[in-house]
Amino acid sequence: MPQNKDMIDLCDCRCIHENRVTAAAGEALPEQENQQMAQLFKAMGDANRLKILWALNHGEMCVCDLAAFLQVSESAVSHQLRMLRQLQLVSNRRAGPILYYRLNDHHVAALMRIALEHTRE
Amino acid sequence: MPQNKDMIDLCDCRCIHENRVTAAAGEALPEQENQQMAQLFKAMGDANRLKILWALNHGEMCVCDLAAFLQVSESAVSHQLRMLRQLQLVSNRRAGPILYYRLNDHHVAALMRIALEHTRE
DNA sequence: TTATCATGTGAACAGATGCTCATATATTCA
DNA sequence: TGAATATATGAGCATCTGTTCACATGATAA
Repeated sequence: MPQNKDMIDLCDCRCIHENRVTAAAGEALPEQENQQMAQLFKAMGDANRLKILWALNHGEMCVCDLAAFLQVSESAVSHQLRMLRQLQLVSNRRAGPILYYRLNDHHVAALMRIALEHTRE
Repeated sequence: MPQNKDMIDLCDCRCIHENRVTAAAGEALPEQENQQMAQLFKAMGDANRLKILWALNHGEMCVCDLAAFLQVSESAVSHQLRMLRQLQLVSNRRAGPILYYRLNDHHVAALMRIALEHTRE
C-alpha cells in the first residue's frame, strides 16, 4: 500500500521484477488530476456527447438543432449539455428563448483531432 | 432525419435558426469513426484504466505490479488490460510466467498530455 | 509428474449511465 | 394576462460497467 494515497507512486508494488518501478516513480500523478483527466475522457467517451462536441467544434448550435442532428429527444441533449456545461467543456449564449451552445475548451478540439488520427491508422 | 445514417450530416435539422448548419455540413464525420473515437475516450475515461496507461507510459509493468499500484485485485487489472489489449492500446511480452505490458499506441501519451494541460488550467 | 506462481476468464452483483416521459421554468408575442 | 416556444429538470427504468470470487490456463522448477 502506498503511504500517501493522494499520490500515484510506484514504489510499493508487491512483486518487483525489474527496476522499472523506480524509473516510473519520478513521474507521480496526483490522484485528483488523474480523476479529472478520467472525467474529461469519460465525457468524450459517449458517442452522442462526442457528436455534440464535434458539431460545436464547427460553430454554435441550439438544443433543438442538436437533437435533430443526433436523432434523440431534446431532453436527452439537454441532459448531456448539462454534463458538458458542468465540466466547462461548453458554454452558451441566449438569444431570446434560444440558447446557442459552443465549445468552451480549446483542448477538446485537440483531443478530437488526435483521436481521429488514432482511428485512421 | 438524415437520409444517410452512416454519415453525421447537419443538413436536416428540424429548426434552423442561422446558417451555421451549412457551415458545419462540410465537415461530416462518419458514424464508424465517431464510435471508434468514443471507444478510445471511454477506454481512457476510467480512473483505474487511466492509471494503468499513465504507469505504462513510463515503462513496462507486469500485472501484479499494476494490481498493487492500483490497489485492486490482479483479476480486475487483467480484465481492464484485456479491454486495452483489444483496443490495441497496450501490448505485452512474455518473460517466463510473467507478462510485461507496455503502451502500444503513440496517441495515448499525447492525449494524456493534453488532458493534463486541461486539468491544470 | 506435482506444486507453485502469474495471468486469464466467466458468473454474479452493486452501482453508474443514458434514455424517455412528465413537468417546470423562461422568454416572447398577442 | 395567457398561449406558444425553447430549454431544463426529476423520476423511473433498462442497460452498461467495473469489481470480486471461484476457477481455468500456462509456465517453471523440484
